[in-house]
Amino acid sequence: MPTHPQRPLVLKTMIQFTVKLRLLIKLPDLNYQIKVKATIDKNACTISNRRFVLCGTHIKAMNMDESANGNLSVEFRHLQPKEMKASGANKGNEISQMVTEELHSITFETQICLCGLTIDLETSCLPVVMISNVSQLPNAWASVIWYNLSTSELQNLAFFNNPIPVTLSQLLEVLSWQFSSYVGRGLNSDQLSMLAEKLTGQQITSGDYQLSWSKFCKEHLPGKSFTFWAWLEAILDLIKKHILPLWIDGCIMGFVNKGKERALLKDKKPGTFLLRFSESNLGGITFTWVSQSENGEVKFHSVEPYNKGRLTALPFADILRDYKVISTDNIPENPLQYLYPNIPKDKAFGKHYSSQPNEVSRPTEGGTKGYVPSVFIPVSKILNNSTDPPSPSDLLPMSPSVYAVLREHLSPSVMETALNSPYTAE
Amino acid sequence: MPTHPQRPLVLKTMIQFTVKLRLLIKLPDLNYQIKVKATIDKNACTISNRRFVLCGTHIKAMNMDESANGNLSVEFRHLQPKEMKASGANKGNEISQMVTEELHSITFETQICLCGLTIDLETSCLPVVMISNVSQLPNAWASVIWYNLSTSELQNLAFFNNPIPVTLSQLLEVLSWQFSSYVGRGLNSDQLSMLAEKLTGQQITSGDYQLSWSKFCKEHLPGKSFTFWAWLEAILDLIKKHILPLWIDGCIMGFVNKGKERALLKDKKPGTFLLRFSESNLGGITFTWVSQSENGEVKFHSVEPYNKGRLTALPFADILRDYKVISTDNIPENPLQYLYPNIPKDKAFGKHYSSQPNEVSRPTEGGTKGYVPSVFIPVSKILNNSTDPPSPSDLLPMSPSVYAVLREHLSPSVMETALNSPYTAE
DNA sequence: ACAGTTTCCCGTAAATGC
DNA sequence: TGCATTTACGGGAAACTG
Repeated sequence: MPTHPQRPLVLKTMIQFTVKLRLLIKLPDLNYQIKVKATIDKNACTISNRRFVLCGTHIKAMNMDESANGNLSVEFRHLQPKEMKASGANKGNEISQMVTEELHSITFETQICLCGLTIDLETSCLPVVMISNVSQLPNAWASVIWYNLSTSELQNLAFFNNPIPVTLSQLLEVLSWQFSSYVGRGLNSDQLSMLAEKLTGQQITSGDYQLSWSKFCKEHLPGKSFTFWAWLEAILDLIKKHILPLWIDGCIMGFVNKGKERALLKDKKPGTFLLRFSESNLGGITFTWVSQSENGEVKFHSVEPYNKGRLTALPFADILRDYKVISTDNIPENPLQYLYPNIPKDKAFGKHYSSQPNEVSRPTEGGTKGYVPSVFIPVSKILNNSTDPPSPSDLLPMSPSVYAVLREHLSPSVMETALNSPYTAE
Repeated sequence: MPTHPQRPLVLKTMIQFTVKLRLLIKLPDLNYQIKVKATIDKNACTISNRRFVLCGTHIKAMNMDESANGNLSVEFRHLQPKEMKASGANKGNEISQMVTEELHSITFETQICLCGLTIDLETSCLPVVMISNVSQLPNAWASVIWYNLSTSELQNLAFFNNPIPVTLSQLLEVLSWQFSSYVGRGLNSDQLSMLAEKLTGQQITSGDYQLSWSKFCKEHLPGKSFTFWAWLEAILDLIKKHILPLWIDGCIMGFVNKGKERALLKDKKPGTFLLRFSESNLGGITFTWVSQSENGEVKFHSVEPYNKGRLTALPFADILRDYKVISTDNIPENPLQYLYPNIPKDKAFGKHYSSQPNEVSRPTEGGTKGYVPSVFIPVSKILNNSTDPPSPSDLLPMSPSVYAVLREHLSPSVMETALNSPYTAE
C-alpha cells in the first residue's frame, strides 16, 4: 500500500493508496463477475474514536491477472481514507492513545457462488496506522515495525495498549534491515553496538536484553529532547536526501560515539578524519579530524554538524573537498587529508565531487559579457596553532584543479616562492 | 478576496477565499433575515468552457456590522471554488484562450421585502481569474492589472478577446505601485526608464507610447525565453523573500542595463559596486564592481547572479560582506568596497548583516565538547591581475571583526610580516 | 497553557489533456 | 510531440481542540 512506498501499512488521510488482492485458489470459469468490497475498520473493534471511510471506487471486480499466473486478482487504485468526524460524543471509551499507536484494519469482502453454494469470503490486511500529515510518519512507521517484530498475530488492534518488549538483538537486526532497504546499505557490528549502547544506556549488553517500546520510541534520550527513533529517522532521511552515494559507498562510519572516535583517531596521521552523525542535533552529520600541536599534543576537532538546509546549498562531498580552516597563522588550509583509517581524501570522495571546480573565467576584452562564477566555500576559524605540514593544495582556498590551472600560468620559481612564504615557515 | 492577500481577484480552485459585502443603504428594522447567495458565473456569459461552483456556505444572512457604521453586511468565509468537469462535449465554443485570460464573475443575490414590495437585488464583483496552481498566479495577476488599468467597465468578461493597449506612462505608474505595495518601495525614474526601454525596445520613448498586452505578458523578451512580466514577477518574488530590507532601504539600484552600469561605475574608485537584477536569469541578482588593472585600464566584473536557492543558504548582505575573489596573486580579497556612488560598504549594509561573524571558538582543553562553527564564504576565481591596493581587511577571507580579534592576539610585528608577505608583494 | 493532531496551502513534480 | 493545465503530495506553519 504505497502511500509511502517504503513505509507500507501507514496510510495518510486524503492521500491515495493502492492495494492488490489475489485469490489463491483457482476457480472454474464463472459467468459472472466477482466483486470485492474494501472497508476500513468494518468491525468497529478498534480502540479508537476516529472513524474512517474509503473514498474512491472501493468496490471492484476481480479479473485475470497475467502476472499472477492467471489467477483472479483485483487492484484498488486511488483509494483514499477520509476521517468521519464523530458527531456523537461517544468519546472517552478507552485510555487515550497516540494516533500513531492506533491500529486499524482494512477488510475485503466478496461472495462466490459455486455449484449453487454461496460462499462469503472475507480477509483483512495487517494492522495499518492512519496519519494526517507526513510529520507523523516516523512514529507511525515505528509502530508498524514494532508490531510486526514482536507479534505474529494478524489482527491484534489493541496491541499498543500493552506493547510487549523485544530483545535487543531482534531490534538491531531490524534496524540494519531498515538501513539496507531504505538507503541501500545495512549497518555493521560496530555501528550496531553504538546503537545498542544508545538504546540501553549500557556499555556491554547481551543480545537477550529486553527493550521496551517506550525506550525505543516514547522516552527522550537522556539529556536530549527527542527519542531514539526520531534521532535515527532523521538520519535515515538525511542519508536518503543528501548523502546517499557516500553512504552506499561505505565512506560514512556514522555511528561512533566521541570516546570511540578519539580512540580510533588518536594514533593516526594528523589530517585523518571520519564522518559521524551528530548525537545532539537531529539529522546532522559532522566530521572529526586529528591534528597535532607544536608541543606534540594530539587534538580533535569536529565541525558544527551539517544539516538538510546547509547540504541543500552545498553537497557534502564538495564540503569535504573545499573545507578550510583559518588558524592564527592566517593560512586557509583544508585539515581533511585521509579518511579513516588512511585513505587519501580525493581517492575516497573524488567520484562524489559534484560542482565541478569552476572553470576559471577568462576576462573578456570588453569585459562584462560573462558573469564571474562563484562558489560557496565552507570555512572555520580556529584560534590555536595547528602545525600540520601544509601540502601545496592546502595553501589556498581553491580546489586542486584550479591550483593546477594556476600552476600552468605561474613560473616554477614563483611557485616555490609561494610555498616558502613566511606563512608556512611561521 | 484574499486567496493571495496582495493579489486580489485571483482565485484558486480548492483554495478558500473570503468576500465581504455591504448594503449601502440603511433599511428600517426588519423582522426577517436578509439572505445573500453567492454564485460563480451565474449568467453563463463567460467565454470559457470551464464551469465552477462555490463550495462552503454560499448562502448567508446579513447582520449588523459595527465596523460598517451599523449597516448590514455579510462576510463569506471558507468559500472555495471547484471546477465542474463539463461532461457534455460542448467545447470549441470560442477561440481557445489561456485560462489566465479567462474572466469570471461572482454574483451576489438577495431579496428585500419592503412595504409589501419585493425587491430583487443583484451585484457582481470585478472580473476574477480562476487558476488551479500558484504557478499560474503571475499571469493571472497580470490579467487583473491589465483589465483594471485599461477599462473601467465593470463586467466585460470577453475583454481578453481583444485586449486594448495602454500607454507606457500608465503602465509604469502601475509597475511602481506594484513595487510599493508588494515590497514596500516604489521605483524611481531611472529604474522606470530602464523598464520602459525593456518594454518598448527603444531608447527614448514618450509616455504616450502605446504598449500591447502581448508585449507585456505574452511575447518573450528578445533573445530570452520568458516574458517581461515573468521576469519582473520573479524579481518581485526574490525581493519579497530574500532581500526585502535591502530593497526598502534603497540599497538596490536593481534596474540598470549594462551600458548604463558601466557609465556610472567607470569614473568611480576601484572597489565601487552596485546591485543589479539579472536580465538573463529569472529571479537573479548580481553585483558589479570596478577594478583597475596595472596598466590603468578600468575593468568591470559581475558575479554569477544569486537566485532563490543560493540566497536561502546565505543571506545576500552576508554575501556582500564576505565575498572573496582569488586572483593570480593568490590573495583572497573582497573587491566590494563602496556602494555606488561612494558609500562605504559596511555603512550601507552593516545593519543587514545577519549571521554574526562566528565567535572564534577557544579550543577546550579536552577538546571536543564544542563543535567548530563554520560558515559558507562565496568565492570567485579570476585569472587576471587586479592591482587594487589590498587593504588589511581584504587580505584574509574573514570578516573585519574576526580580523580585529586576531589582531589582539598577534604581536604588531607579526601583523607587519603578514602584510608584507611575498604574496602581496608579488 | 499547551501538546497532539489536523488543516491549510505553497511549490515542485508528475500526470493529464489537447 | 509539445505545451497548457491540472492533480498529487511533501513539508512547514497555522489552526484547531480537547
